Amino acid sequence: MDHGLQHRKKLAAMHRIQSAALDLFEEQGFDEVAIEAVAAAAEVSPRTVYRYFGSKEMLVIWDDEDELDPGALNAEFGGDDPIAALREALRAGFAALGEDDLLLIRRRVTLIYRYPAIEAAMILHGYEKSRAIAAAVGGEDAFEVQVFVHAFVGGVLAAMRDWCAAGFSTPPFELVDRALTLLEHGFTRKRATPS
Amino acid sequence: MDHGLQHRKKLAAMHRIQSAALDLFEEQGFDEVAIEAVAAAAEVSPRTVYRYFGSKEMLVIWDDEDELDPGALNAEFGGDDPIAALREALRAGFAALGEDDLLLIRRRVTLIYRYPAIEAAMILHGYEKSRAIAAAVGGEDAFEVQVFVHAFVGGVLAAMRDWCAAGFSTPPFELVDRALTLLEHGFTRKRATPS
DNA sequence: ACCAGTATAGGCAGTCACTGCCAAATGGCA
DNA sequence: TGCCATTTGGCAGTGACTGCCTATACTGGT
Repeated sequence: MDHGLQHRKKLAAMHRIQSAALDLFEEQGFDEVAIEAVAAAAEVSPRTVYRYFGSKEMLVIWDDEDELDPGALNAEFGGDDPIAALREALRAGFAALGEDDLLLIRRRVTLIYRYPAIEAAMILHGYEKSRAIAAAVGGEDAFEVQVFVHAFVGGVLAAMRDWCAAGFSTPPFELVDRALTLLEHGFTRKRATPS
Repeated sequence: MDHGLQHRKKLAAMHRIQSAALDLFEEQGFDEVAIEAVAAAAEVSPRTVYRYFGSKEMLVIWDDEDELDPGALNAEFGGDDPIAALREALRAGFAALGEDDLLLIRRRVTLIYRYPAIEAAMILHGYEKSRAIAAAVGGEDAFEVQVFVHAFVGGVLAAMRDWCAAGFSTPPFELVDRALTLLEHGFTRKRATPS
């Protein structure tokens, strides 16, 4: 959006702050680290940390890549098969991640599932974003769309939890894809065709 | 579980505290009411409020009916068609609610969706309970079960949100049932058969 | 009814997340 | 370089939440 010098400095500071925060949280635990310590480690004032992130949990949750744009969303998911579009968007999104990005995400996910307070904030964040997507896409059948996006967020959360619990051994897109397929086809057939 | 005098007094106090809290939150707003005010209105000490409820959000979320018992759950949902069992349990649960219970639930739901902080705590609570259920039921196909319960919580949340947004005009079981049916049969067919 | 022993409530003091408010500094621009 | 808009930092305050200790109320046996 904005590419002025101020904005770039702000983003750099946010990355520095987040990095310092993750280091400290991993070392000493989320509850044991005060914002003041994070601010000191990142060489900014505590007040600035709050201005940038708004809450302690956001230090872990924040991701600079997920700014969304309702117009583009409607173009992307407004077609005949929005689930296929969603799957494709997810595949592209995961494929675009470099090794560094993935490493950072793993650190964040680990912390998110270690501390329920962070998880709660994360879930709410996910729901708010998906409701925005649903509002941009959904027309008549609002109820179905709402149920789907909430269920999808739940599914992604379950997939992420599984990914983390299994030591990040499975490629993450594969898990999300399996979850999405379950939502797509329903949960009935599962019992009829055991492995 | 325990039916001693202490336990009954504690439950009575919890109901009194929750009732006072809902009154105050509705009148003045969740953020504007301090725990101290709730404690004063319910004639207990603030320390006791924390001991009973653990957090301010729990004053709204808490429901005395949802104590769960892993053994019974396994017996109930361990059969061939756990989704049908779940639907039947939901139907029975909603049918068992009296007019008073329903009124209380409406007040709580209204507050939950008015204040994101409460919603976040509620969602997390729902996930934790459903993971407990899933652990009690699920065997081999843990991933599918986990995805289902998370999606189901999301679906119920969407249904509750819809219920609240529509002024509680639809019977709640009907909405939950529709959400469950969507999960059961999948979201593909929706686009193929417009209303 | 009484008297241990035990569980529970209340009070106190402290920590820390988070928020306005105002002054200082810093980038944007003529 | 000098002016203006935005941003940062410090300060003080509020309130959620937590140990710790004492007082009180319940419980089970006599």
